[in-house]
Amino acid sequence: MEKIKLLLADDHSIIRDGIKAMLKNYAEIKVVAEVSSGNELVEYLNNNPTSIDIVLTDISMPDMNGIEATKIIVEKFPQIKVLALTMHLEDAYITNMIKAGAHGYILKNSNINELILAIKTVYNSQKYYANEVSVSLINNMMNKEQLPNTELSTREIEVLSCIADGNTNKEAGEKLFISPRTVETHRRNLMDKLNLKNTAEIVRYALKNKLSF
Amino acid sequence: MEKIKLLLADDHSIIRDGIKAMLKNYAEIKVVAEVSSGNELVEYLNNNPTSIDIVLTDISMPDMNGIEATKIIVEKFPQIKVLALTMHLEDAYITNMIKAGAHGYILKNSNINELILAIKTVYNSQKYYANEVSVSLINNMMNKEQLPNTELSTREIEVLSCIADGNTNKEAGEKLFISPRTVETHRRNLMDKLNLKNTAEIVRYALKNKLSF
DNA sequence: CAAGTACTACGTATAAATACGTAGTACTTT
DNA sequence: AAAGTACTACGTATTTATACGTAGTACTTG
Repeated sequence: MEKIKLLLADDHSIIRDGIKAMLKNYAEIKVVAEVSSGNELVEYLNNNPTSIDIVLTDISMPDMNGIEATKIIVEKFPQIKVLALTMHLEDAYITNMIKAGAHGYILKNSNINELILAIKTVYNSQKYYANEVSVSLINNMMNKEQLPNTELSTREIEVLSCIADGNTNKEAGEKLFISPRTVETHRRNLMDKLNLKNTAEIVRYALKNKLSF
Repeated sequence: MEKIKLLLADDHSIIRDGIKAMLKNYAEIKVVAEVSSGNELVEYLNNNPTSIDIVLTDISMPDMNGIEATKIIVEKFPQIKVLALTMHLEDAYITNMIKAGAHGYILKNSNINELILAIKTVYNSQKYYANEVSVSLINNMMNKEQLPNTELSTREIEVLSCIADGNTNKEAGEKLFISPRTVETHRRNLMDKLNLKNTAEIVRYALKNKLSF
């Protein structure tokens, strides 16, 4: 079996050493290079474009961060998989890294088993996200009615998000199993309560308050 | 150590038997009851409210599906954790199950290790989502209206953001010093280009692509 | 039991958005 | 010179949204 060729990108050598030590006993995976900044990372790949299967990279790095580097790698070396390894659990980091095209996202407190699993999963062209990462994103995504929307009734919130999802009154009525006239009534009431003057403002309110996505 | 008390809810006995067989060798987990419909599930818990730690439930079931049952369980028995075990990977199922309050979501092709991990994770009041589930949700989340807006002309972008700011065609025309009819034309053209079907979708597009705030 | 609230729904009317077609002017590109 | 594109604008028709009023039912609360 062919070995999986790994490149480590992290500005702390102790972390790179730790990962190498963890992977030492796994014959299927070989660390063939290491760099300590985004520029170094891209430069290495430019000079050795076919030597790497997977880039295991931090997000915070000098001169070019992991997100920017990932965009470049995904664009110029589409066969290389990028696996983010970071301590950042903030949604903005995760979201931007995934949007940049990363194939996986794991945390620095991962154990060796999860690291191996993540590497093998992305090597097989599948996505891998650590459970903490998924939970964090999904929590944020589902965060709907947790925010202070006490002024609106349950039904009004349902109508609000249905409208914000792009439904007409008629469609919203079908989805909520009520008459479109009732949807109109709820809509008018919630617009009065929230001081919104048209559909556009309804959608803005819903998105800003995470009542729709 | 206290055993984890499990209830199986699935309308196919062969699946319940399979799970029991898988769990037989794990002393920490004990299947204390099994039911084959949503109504049975809720009824069992009403009669034995403190006997169960975790409900492992399918989604498709006779007389009351797993989503409705989950809502009731979360409401009436908040100490019980609900772990969805299903073959459905469609976003609507996953989203609704999570919204209903499920603590975890795994698939019927999970192996015994993932089943055990999921059970232990939710038992510790944490969330667990199978990697396939997370990938599916996150893909969907990231792919929504993520198109490049290079196809729009400068004027169309101006009209787009003006509409998204909450202006009517007439108001937008006043702000851009053009006829409301011209606004209509731009609006229709950009809707065609971006495949948007109404004001709500225009606003969503603008906010997601940071063409309005 | 009276009052309040949420949810439901309709009547009537006007305003706005959406659909589809047409077309002139200015500017750039071939 | 011809073709293309962006911007402008209108005609006509239909659908949807917004405004305001009314009202029954179910449920909760004082």
